[in-house]
Amino acid sequence: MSTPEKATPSHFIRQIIQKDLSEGKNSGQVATRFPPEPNGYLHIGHAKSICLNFGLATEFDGTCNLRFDDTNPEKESEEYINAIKADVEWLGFEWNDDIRYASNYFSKIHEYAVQLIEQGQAYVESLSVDEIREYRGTLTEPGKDSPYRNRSVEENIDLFQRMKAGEFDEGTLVLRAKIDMSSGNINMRDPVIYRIRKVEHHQTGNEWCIYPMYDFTHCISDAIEGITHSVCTLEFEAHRPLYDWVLDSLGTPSHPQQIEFARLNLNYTITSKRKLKQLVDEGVVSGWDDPRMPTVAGLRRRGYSPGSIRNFCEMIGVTKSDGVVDMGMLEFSIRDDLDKSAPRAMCVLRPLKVVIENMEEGAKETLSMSAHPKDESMGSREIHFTREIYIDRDDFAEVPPPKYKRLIEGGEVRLRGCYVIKCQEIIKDADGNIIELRCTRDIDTLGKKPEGRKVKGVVHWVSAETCVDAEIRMYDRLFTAENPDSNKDGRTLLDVINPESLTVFHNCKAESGLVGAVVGKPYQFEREGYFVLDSDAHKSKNLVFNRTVTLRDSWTKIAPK
RNA sequence: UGGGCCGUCGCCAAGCGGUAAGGCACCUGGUUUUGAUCCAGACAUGCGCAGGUUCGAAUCCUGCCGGCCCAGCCA
Repeated sequence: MSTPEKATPSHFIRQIIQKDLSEGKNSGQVATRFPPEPNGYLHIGHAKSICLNFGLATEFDGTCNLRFDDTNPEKESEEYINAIKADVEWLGFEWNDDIRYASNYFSKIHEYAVQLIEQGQAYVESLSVDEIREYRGTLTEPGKDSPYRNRSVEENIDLFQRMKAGEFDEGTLVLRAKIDMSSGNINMRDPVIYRIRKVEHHQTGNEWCIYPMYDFTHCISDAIEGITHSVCTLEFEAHRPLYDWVLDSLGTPSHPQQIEFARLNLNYTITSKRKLKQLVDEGVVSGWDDPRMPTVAGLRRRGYSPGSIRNFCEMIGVTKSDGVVDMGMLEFSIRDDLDKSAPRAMCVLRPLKVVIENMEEGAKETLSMSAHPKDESMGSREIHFTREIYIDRDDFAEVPPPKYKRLIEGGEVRLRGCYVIKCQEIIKDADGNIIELRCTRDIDTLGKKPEGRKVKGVVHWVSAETCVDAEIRMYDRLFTAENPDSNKDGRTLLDVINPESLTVFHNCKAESGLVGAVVGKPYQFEREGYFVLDSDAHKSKNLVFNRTVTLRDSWTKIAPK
């Protein structure tokens, strides 16, 4: 089963599971879960967690549940639930049985709360929010007991029952676990486990007006589902003692093991649902699926493949050390995938007309080009060569910089998949702008090298007669700062938005075969990058492509400015 | 200054007492009708620092230093 030479080193969570399995824990079962709160769209950081949890389940022949952690109804919605489901499926994962909701367990969780009260381990608090905070103490000073901490079990049961019945206003009472107000771990200083919220819940409607808090809900939900390994991010590490306290106190039939790993940080972007939502709400981007967003929906629209994201998540590893992954790794991953999978096509972004003088007016040659230079199974396509064609303005220079190997006056260049042409004359308008090139073709260079000379440059081109118009959206990083999140110098997120994160090219000329482009199917536009038809392209008469990522480019690095 | 966690190449990351994997980036060559891909090579005498244990330490011990998380009726 294992490949000795190339075995990818195991990360620490895999090692824990392997050890558990070898010791016969959990009856040899592995059950994980991915537990998003439906209060926003999933982002690349969630993708890491999804790949980890579902991947572990697959690897160890176990199961992974998709469970919505929906205990805070005022921030959650059905829209987010649907988006999250779609994203998980698109990434290529299948959840075990039906989707779960923490809200499915509200009755059971409530019973457990009553049990805790009966055991004298929970009490109804009458202190105000501010008072609770004061009593909690600080990082360095212990807290002090609430005057209500020793209410009788009977009184607590009565009060909690009346909270549930809606007799009290929001904010007046809460249920607290009775643990230790002097604990060095602030999470153990009698944490609130139930609060009153008189709002409708997207799943349970108006059935409840009290809702359990995360710390009380999550561990119980895990236990109910028989989760064996409850994998979460580092910020929950200090909550683990509480997770264990709740389950131990309740004596739940199963007691999952919480394991924390470092969440993903990517430079030049943010992975915070709250801040992503801010960009959407303030109109900085067009929506959660704006191709500049690091959301799964945004990446999908941008042209990223599920496989490239999965591969990226494999590449970055799983550890407990906080790091910042270079965006270049994500870009490598998508280029690596698309180089193999994307058929090639030609599209001229900044058209410059070229007239082939030694070709007859109205003549049209049909040429066949392979869809992929190395993969013949991808077949071929037809392109047309006509007297008038377009090349990119950047592929001609009146005054060429050193090392330039594209077209210059009196020079030759290879038209990709076509003839070698020579530039005979530059035509300019009254203002001195180059508007046309007059060239001649060498008829003896189709599919063969020219005689007695070397032609170094190859440029892409398109027939002016048969090409189709296209709009191309060129995306760049959304932020100019490596760490947009850091508020140093009073700088905010909005201060570091990249003004050039979206540049639209309106007059692009694409080879005719591209009219058949469909949403989600990637292309490599030769010498430019990878592109995909935008999902709202149908709103436009022309083709609309998003640039997923550029090709690796060693020219702009050495090109003089 | 309380509690928890983390420091191995520019970035990610193996390593689990026997003498520093791999990937990304960068650099050098080669192939190439994409300045792409591909191929070959180069890239930490060193593992936050300082001591100690040991024949032997990135791995064990001690002490420092640096970073992250926790004081929501958010998750």
